[in-house]
Amino acid sequence: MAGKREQNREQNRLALIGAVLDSVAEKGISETSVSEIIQRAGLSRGMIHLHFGGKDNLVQAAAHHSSEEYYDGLEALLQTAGDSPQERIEMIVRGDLSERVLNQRNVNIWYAFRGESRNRTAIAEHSDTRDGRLRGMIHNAFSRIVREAGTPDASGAARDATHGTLALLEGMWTDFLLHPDRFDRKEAARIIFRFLAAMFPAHFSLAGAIRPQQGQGAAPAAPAASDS
Amino acid sequence: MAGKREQNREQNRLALIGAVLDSVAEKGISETSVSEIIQRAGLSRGMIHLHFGGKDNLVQAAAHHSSEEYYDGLEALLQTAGDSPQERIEMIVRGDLSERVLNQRNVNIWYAFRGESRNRTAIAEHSDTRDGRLRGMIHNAFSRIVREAGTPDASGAARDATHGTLALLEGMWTDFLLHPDRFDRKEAARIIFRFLAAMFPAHFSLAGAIRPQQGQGAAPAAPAASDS
DNA sequence: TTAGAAAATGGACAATCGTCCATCAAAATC
DNA sequence: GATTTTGATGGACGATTGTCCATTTTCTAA
Repeated sequence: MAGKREQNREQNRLALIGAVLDSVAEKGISETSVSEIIQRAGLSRGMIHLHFGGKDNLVQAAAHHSSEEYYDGLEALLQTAGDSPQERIEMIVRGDLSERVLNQRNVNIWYAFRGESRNRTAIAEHSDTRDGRLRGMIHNAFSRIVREAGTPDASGAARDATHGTLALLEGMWTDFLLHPDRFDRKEAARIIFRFLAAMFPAHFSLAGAIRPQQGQGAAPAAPAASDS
Repeated sequence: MAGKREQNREQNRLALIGAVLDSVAEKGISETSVSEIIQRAGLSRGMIHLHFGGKDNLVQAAAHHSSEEYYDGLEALLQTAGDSPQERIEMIVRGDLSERVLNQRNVNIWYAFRGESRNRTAIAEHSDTRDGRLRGMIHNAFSRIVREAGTPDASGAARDATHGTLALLEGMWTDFLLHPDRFDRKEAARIIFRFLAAMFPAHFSLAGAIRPQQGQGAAPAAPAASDS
């Protein structure tokens, strides 16, 4: 077992990272000073230098941690999904729009880091990483759909669907950032599935319900109030 | 005539705003200090307090200026477009993705301010304003399209199309922010028009060309290399 | 129980931040 | 040309920034 010593050490490391994320979410990056961080963490001034070698490294570690958390959550969600590509995509979309992932805190953190990513190279990388992994997951699913459907321009269609879905999700996050009060998760999901249903009518319907083996295009406009 | 006095005054005001935007685009908000600003503007330290009463007000004015510039550009573009709603929407989409609007500098500025908008109330407002005006323009056009087409759920379709188009544009901007090198304007436009063609096959085609009075769905995949 | 090692503390430190004002320069008015 | 008015200057100022280290505290191993 890890000694009490190392255990405390790790605990303090995480306390610092958590303090940074809390501060960034509440006050923004520009007001996240060393004083603010150590006050939130309830630790002494020297801890930052001791554990991370400097504030910049700590902020970078916090960005990385936040990114991992986001992605791990999405992956966990994916494992509860079925094997069909439709199910996987629907799970990603709904997961990315769920309250657990898309909430005030995460959005604030995400956009704060994005805004600074121009300079801090390391922070930009964490955005890239997330982006890359997520893109891969979605693209895999669409590739399977396209292959099954025998679409003419297969690779192009899968790429466009991936690109479009990601762009729509990004746009919805921005929407949430700017209008957290009037944001409507169901509406956001509906619009994305409208896009997917238009591209793959045999696999998605407007209501967002999966239609595994049928080929109809039209669907009732009334959404079933089944999820949060 | 404005006296030489007032003329210089205004010129210096703009120089300060320009210096802020340059610095934000190049170095980011956190490195945009008073010293940095006055050095870029080639003016003296006291000017910021004299003209704006403080750094925060200057930054806010710069954000406002940038927003106005963006929007005026888009409006000017719109006036060169025809009256048909399809033309107006296509103009907005292509304009928003054009090099004049969507470029490294503007993206950096835009996302830097977004990242800090959580705290600086005034900066958040400028995002809201832009968003509101743009949304209104797009929604008007889609409302007309929906009315002409006699779509069943008219208001819902127009709202969804507006929301989806805006979200896609936002997503494309994010894409550009994260991957300025491999970003492809034509691909971005194609995906958005794919979405629009799916929703309104009588008004938009996949290639992005407007089809004013026809009702066909399929279109050649080869895009005409006509715009930047 | 003691000696050693490692972690944590908190203040000193130089550097930089944004604000403000006494002073100066120049345009406008008489 | 003399005087008033106003924009512009740049350094002084206190506050705050992040870094770092001498010291203390705490856990571990002998």
